[in-house]
Amino acid sequence: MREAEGQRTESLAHRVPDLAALELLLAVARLGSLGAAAREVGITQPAASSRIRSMERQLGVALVDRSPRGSRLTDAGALVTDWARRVVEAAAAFDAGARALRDRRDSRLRVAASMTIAEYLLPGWLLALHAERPDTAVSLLAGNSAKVAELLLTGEADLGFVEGLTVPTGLDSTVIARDRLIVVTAPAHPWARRRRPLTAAELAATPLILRERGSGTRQVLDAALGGLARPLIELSSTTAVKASAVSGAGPSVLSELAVGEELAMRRLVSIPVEGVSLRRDLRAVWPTGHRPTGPARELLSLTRG
Amino acid sequence: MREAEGQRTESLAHRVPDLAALELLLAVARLGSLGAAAREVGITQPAASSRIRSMERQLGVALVDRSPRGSRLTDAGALVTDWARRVVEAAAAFDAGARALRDRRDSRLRVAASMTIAEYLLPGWLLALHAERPDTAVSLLAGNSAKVAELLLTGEADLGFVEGLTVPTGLDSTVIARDRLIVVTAPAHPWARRRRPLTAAELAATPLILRERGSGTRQVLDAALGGLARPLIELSSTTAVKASAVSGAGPSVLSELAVGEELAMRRLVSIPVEGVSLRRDLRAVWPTGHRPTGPARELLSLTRG
DNA sequence: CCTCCCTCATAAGACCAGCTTATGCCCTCA
DNA sequence: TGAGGGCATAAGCTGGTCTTATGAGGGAGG
Repeated sequence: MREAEGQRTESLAHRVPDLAALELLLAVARLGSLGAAAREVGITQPAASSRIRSMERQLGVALVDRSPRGSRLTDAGALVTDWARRVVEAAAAFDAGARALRDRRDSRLRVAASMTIAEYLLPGWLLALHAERPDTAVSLLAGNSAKVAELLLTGEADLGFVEGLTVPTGLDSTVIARDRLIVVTAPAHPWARRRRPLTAAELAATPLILRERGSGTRQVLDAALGGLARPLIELSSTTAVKASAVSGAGPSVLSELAVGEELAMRRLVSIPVEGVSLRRDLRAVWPTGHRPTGPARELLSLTRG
Repeated sequence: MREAEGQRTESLAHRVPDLAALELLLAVARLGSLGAAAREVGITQPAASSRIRSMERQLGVALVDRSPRGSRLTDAGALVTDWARRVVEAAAAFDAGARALRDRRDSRLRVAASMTIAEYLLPGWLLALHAERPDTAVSLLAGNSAKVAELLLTGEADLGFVEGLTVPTGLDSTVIARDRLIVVTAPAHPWARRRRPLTAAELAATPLILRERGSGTRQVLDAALGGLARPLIELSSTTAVKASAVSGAGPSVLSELAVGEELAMRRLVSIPVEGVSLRRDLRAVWPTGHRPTGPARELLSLTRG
């Protein structure tokens, strides 16, 4: 446990301006004027002025140079704005996902996806789709491969995404991306200082932090090792596995999709392995013969570039 | 222009719960109880109950299953929580960065960094450092290579990070990472459908969206092409270049650090190039002879794993 | 079997942050 | 020199969110 919460003199929310303020800051950066930014986000100029000022007070940093002919970001302001942009983008992904969960029934496009794909890839696709076809309502149903297949075959979903080794019967598919499982440990783990790649035998012999049997990730790992992965702990969500690995409980094997952030922030390090293929295909699936059309086709094309 | 703002029936902030609510949700997920989560984030149980409930109303999705012996996330709730975690992590990075900008003077560790590094890598390092040494106050000064060198040589900074081709004189350095410049276009650009890599000659012959002359990125590109990159537009910030490329104005060459998000979300696609080396080293630097010690050494070790 | 403790929900009232409207000042440009 | 765009300040309202106080449901142990 013990995850994103690192430091907390007084929770994040008290130290980070709220989304509205961050969006306002982005608008100021883009438009070069408090008043214009205010108009864009739908508030009055004094409100914008006060909001930016209180943000500067909160952060203890001057963000914009005000002048009688407009406002420009200070150097620090430019940096803060770039960091703010990332928060806003994460929020936009959150929104796109949440929207799809809500729009349940009457949507033009009903998508069924495995958890990993729904979690890591779908929000981005939805944002891209929305950018091109703003009025396409999408609904999302998440489940394992079997559930995805069922939803497609009963006509409750139009397009599916799965990450297993096999394509459920009755479905056609196309590979949209490849995923790779990687061995990770906390930076303090001895493996992090190895000079030679891990061998398959070593990996198979070492107890690992794993998802429960039956998960897509576990299947691929078991297949690659010959059905032999030893669990140190079995947990029921990718998040729990990551948290456990980050806390140093032991090595784990996870999708590279799942640990991108942790690797970038060095909360985990990737351990090279030789002699095992830990790749797996991510596939879009649909009922045999019912080639995707309309919005489904549109979404599908976005997933491949 | 026209960037992260895609859809807006009513700005993001009205559709995405605020950070306090997202943190509360993460706490509920981790602890399995509204009351316990409330205690952790420092509010009362009824406040937590009401906050979660209004979040569910706002999103139109049931997030937790309440029972007399605790609360567990629903399936949708687990997904929402994972998306929320990303927002909170971005906010944590924002906070770590902003904190360093504020702590100006009396810090134990004063870091000077080039813009690209300060923007994309430093917040992560600061979070990692904070996790290991919670009471190390860090201050950040951002500028170009020359500025970083000056700050180090005048003793106003303890450790620097630069991304140029050369190391400023008077400084020792170590390579901490490699960065690669990549050619990107909007997905709709003809290059996105090429089957063969771009040649150096083609790249040199095509007008590109670029940073202004003198920027680190531009220097590397000019050097790789033999001083010949043709500008289609010249912009003064990486952000502006990205926005322009995303909007389809033309191809651009950018650090892979800068476009990770855009590639993942398929707002941009990477075009392979052959015959040019667009790699560059990211280096930590310090005054010749003054090998980093104490907190500086600590931070340095984090940047390499 | 009853009681205690844990869970969550509801109600009523206080508080504070942020908005709007109404001004005023500064600067630039025609 | 006046018009217009830029920003700041002040006063007042509103709404969301907190707290305290209380109730109701379920499991465990005496």
